Amino acid sequence: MEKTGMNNQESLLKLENFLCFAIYSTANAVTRAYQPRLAALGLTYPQYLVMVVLWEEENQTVKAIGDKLSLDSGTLTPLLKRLEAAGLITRRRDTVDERQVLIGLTADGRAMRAQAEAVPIAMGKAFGCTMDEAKSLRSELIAMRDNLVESIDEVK
Amino acid sequence: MEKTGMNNQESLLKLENFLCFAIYSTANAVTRAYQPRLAALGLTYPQYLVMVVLWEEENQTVKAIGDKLSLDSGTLTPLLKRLEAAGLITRRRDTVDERQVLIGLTADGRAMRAQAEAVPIAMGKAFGCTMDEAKSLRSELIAMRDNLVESIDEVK
DNA sequence: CGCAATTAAATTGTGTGCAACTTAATATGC
DNA sequence: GCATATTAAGTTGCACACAATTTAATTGCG
Repeated sequence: MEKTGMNNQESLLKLENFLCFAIYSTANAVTRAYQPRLAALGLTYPQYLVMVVLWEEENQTVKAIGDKLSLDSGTLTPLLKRLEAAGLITRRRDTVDERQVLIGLTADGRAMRAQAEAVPIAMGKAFGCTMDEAKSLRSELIAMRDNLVESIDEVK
Repeated sequence: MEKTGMNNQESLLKLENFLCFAIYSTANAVTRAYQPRLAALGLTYPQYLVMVVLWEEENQTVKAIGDKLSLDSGTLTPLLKRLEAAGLITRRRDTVDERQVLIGLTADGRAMRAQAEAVPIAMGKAFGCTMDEAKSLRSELIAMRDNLVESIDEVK
């Protein structure tokens, strides 16, 4: 006689076996952990990432920022408007290619960088792992992310 | 003469060195990758997680579901109302402790489990890693998540 | 017992993410 | 050269996340 097939021990449908859930819940925890450390700067975590991208290189297009962060204009446009309203960035149309909007830093935005240096240091302790562990985990995650992104194109 | 201190090569403020960003962007990719595979079920990724929790055990409180998924009532209440509107779950006050709301499955919600079995199989391929890699990555992430959660309490 | 503290959900408000679509500008092929 | 395709931002609508607050019920403690 066959078993029902339901509630069998080896089921793939168990939350504790889900790699996806480990990623999902860790990402939520990352955002929550950054929040009190970013409060002094008045930034949200995604806003902080945009600022990091701009501290590396000023005057990038929305598209370029989106490629680096894997975010589209639907997410970035309102976020950038908030950073502009906060007086941290500038937005101006590219005169050569008027489809593009160039994002620059204000003096305040540039000055914030010094304060922001403390954030990764504080967060490094919070993660509670060695530099080497962080490095290998990062590269494993990125490889997996690229696999996932590739698989999306295949399904569609 | 001292250098400006800006743009130095060893800066901790570089996106490509961020473990947090690897987690963040992988989590976003996870949600996007699940979406086409969950479309047949009419579920979002967080809704799917709630259904997984309920397939493991029916009649759990909102609190119990929230503990398992690290989500609060602010997220769960509207999500559960949508699952109820979709005819997949039931919501009723606990008669013993009227503060609590017990979440159960409807026949449709229970029946969906069989279809859902295909999802982890399809996603396993999308992740593109071995079972062992997935296991070790999962435990590393969960350890890190717990470290992060602990650190939040310390900061506050 | 009686009342302050705690707990569970729900509510409110803000800020993402992202699909789908629109608008405007540039690139491309014939 | 010019119609068509492509591209970049922006817009709209929906569904999370989560902080902060509210409401109602239960616990705990003197």
